[in-house]
Amino acid sequence: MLDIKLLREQPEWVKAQLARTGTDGTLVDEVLAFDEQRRRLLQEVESLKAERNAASKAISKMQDAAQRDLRIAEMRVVGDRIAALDRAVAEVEAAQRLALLSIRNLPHPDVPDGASEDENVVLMQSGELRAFDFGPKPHWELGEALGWLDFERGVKLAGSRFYLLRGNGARLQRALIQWLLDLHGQQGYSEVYTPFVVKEQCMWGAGQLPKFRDNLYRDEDAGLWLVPTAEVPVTNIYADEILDAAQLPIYLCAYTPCFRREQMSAGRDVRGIKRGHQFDKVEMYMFVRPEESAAALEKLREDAAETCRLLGIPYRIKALCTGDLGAAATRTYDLELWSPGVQEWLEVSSCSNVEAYQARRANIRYRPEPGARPDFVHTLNGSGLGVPRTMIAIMENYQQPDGSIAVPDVLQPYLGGTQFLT
RNA sequence: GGAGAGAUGGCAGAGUGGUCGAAUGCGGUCGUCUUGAAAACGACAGACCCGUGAGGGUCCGUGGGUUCGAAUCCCACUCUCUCCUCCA
Repeated sequence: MLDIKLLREQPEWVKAQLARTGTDGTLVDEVLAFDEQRRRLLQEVESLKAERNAASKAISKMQDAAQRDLRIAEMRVVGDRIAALDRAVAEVEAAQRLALLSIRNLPHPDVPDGASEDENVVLMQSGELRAFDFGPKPHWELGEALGWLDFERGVKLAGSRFYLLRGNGARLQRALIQWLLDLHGQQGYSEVYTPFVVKEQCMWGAGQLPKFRDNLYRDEDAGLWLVPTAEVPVTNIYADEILDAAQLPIYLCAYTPCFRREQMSAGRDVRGIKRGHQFDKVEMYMFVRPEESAAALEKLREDAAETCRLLGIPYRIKALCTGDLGAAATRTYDLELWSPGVQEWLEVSSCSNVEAYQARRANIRYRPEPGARPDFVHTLNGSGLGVPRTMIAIMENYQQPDGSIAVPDVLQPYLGGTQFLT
């Protein structure tokens, strides 16, 4: 959510920033129209309330019964008027808030302008692409041959885009998750285990609603929503709280499964495990003082890059352009692992500084100094890493001519020292 | 799932229609005293909204109702605790 004061004071500038992302400024005008209406109503109703408060006080002290009854009759009319105005204010406020919640975040000035993902900027690439003396296979062929991936049974259980991981495939994934969590612990992130379902309020707080309603699973009876990313529960941990400045920064990491309906990507990435309705992810998350968030994003990116480096897989880092930036982000780096089987760079991490966008929605504040007014924190999130795509990259980069998979050095201790998995 | 109790400021806790944004204690900040600290004493101190300002308004779990006026009365809901029941 943007600061309403920013919209009031610099509406044209805000619209210009939105235009950089290909968003028109209609909602800005809508918010401001509601804002004007709301303030007009507020001034009227509040002066009536002031009158009522004064009159109530006076009535309690009146001795003359006739005079008192007269005044009470007068105030009955005022009370009705107040009730009607209060309802009108609530309606306008709700409409204004919905419009404000629907406006995306503004891009950071340094974000490269561009219309689509084609104009993202590759900042660096690291690691040698492996030279194969045989034709590298895609992971679905490797996985089915090894008995690790069972697509048919997954579909039988839950429908398309679901699969089973079996045997050493399941063990490799478990090892990967545990290694990622341990590594992030060393990098300074404290591990947190969260609910995998959340209240609707949390979806608004993290910015999933109203925009991504169609992409979310929910249990209507229970009023609970399945998390599409750990970012959702973690963001809301400190919702409606005022943190001590001394507590900041807070670095957290969390493993969760992620559930996404993928209604918008029908027909895309249907082979293999690149895009499922359920996938695992380890997430890094930061709550920081506003002045620290720019540097925090660099740390986040470096920490994600370290995981790629330690896995020994070629990776590259992209700066997303304005046209590809997520709705909540001011600035995002994507990390991609090279996968020789499918011959593509796989997005395994997205590191974003959302500044106060989520903090304002979820009402997460901190007190800069003792006794000072609270202010919103900045939050950042980054995958570390998306698990299935990392699995793809491991399988395809470490595949052997006989179809077995070499285990990256860092994962061997998590698999009893095993060097090759079959 | 059943029965009962409860939800008030950072914490504990009083308050059953107007004098309550709210006693008191602890904690907090500042000051006095002190070489320094502690103790003692004194003062200050919530969040949000409207207003250039003076000032005004809202907030006692949430939502609704009664009333000229609600922390206080009524209704619904949510959550917490205790006991019973059941189950990883």
